[in-house]
Amino acid sequence: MKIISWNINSVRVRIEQLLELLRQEKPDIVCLQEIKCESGDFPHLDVRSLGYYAVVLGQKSYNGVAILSRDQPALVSDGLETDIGGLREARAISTRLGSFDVLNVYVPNGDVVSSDKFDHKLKWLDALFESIDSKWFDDDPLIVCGDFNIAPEDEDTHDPAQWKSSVLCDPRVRKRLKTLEDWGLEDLGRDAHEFTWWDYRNQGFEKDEGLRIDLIMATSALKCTKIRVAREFRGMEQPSDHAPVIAEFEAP
Amino acid sequence: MKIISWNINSVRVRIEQLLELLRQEKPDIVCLQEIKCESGDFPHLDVRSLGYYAVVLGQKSYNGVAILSRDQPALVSDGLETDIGGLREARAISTRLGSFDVLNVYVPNGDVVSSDKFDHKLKWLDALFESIDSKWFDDDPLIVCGDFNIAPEDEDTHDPAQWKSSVLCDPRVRKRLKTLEDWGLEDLGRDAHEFTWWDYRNQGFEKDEGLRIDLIMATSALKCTKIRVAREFRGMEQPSDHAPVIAEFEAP
DNA sequence: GATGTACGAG
DNA sequence: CTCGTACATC
Repeated sequence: MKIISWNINSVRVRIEQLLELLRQEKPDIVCLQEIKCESGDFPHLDVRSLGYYAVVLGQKSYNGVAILSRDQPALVSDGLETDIGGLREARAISTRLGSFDVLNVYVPNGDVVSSDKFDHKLKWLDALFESIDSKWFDDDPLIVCGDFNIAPEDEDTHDPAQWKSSVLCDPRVRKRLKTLEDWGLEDLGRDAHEFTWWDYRNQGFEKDEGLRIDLIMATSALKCTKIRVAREFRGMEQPSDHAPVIAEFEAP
Repeated sequence: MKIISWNINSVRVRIEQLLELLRQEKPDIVCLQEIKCESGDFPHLDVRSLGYYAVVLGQKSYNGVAILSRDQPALVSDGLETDIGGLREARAISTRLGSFDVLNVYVPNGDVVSSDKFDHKLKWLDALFESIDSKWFDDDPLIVCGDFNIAPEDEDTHDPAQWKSSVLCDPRVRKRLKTLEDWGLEDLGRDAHEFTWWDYRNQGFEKDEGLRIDLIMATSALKCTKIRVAREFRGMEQPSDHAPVIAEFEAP
């Protein structure tokens, strides 16, 4: 079973790259973040033509998440089912696919430390944990993936000193990720430390000034056999600033 | 000697198509309209890499004209050298190239008849005639080309009834074009009546609902051997709404 | 419909 | 730097 997580940064701009990813990798599941369109504008027909169903939670300008799957999905939840700090953004969606569940998240970036947006990020991560803890047991087969906007360790940045005080490396967000790990979700890319995001500015990709902030996590009921980053998608014409992360599991 | 006139509708968006045109046609001269950038933002290096010099008169958002040439050009004039109706827009540029002169124009569209913009169009055409009449004799070798925003005759529209009262077919603008012809400039495409522009809307190109508004005119000192419209550029991905017009002349 | 502007977001 | 928004021009 192959699953991909990708912050596509506008599904309408990058639909051709998405179709190429589906044709090349033939994944069973694809979790997309930042589709940046309303649910009704999702290109269902394009992905359907390659055999994929899609459950979509979109909104007008920003955010927006979707899960594509070969198997017909059962919608479990459209997000965290609650307002967080007065906002109800399209940042989480989960489905049941056969014997396991997939939760796809787009964690708020948080702008800068000690901003309202950073407070919102912390609250959102708290709500994420509460939602997971209330819906699943740690021995359930569960995959949680997406753009976490958290670099779990210093090794997940090209320059820890430069990123030290950023919202992506702040100890409070790292601690909340640790809470998910302690609960029973393993960060499957933690040892490889492969970057998944490179800033559009300053030739970030060309200089390999990247971060690992897109994660695939899973409970121990699921056995991961392989995980890698499809860097080539970051090097294409008109790329997303994120590369897809691809994990394979033993048939559950 | 081969010369091309093309309303490129943003030279930065369509730089690859321009380079393709240069490689395919190997013209001696290319007159561009609606480059839509300031002079300093013109992609000089790209055209230089294919052996072309460029004289450019640009402005911030709209308009902007340029002349590319294999031979190093002598700048004759940056436009009509005068304000017209209080405006000084980047709509005309001329150069001397060896033994003849080239004047490249982007005539105002005029919005609708009996609008301020239409008055401006008429004034601009008057100023164009005055400028030509004051600078050249009718036996000088001179090419005047560009987007005239005038369909000279009913045969130059796909549906004369539909276009009858448009600013592109108004008798007052046609009369001013006639004044240029009477002065000594021959509209070289007048007999072929090939369309050069198709609206982006309503599948204008697919239905061949076009107009001939891009003209190459020349004095009788220059002998035209061929003129055609490179329609294929209108059928490409992300096309300009205008196709290039290509004329060939006996070596002067 | 396809450009440009300016802005807010990342 | 590259998305989205909304608006103006053709």
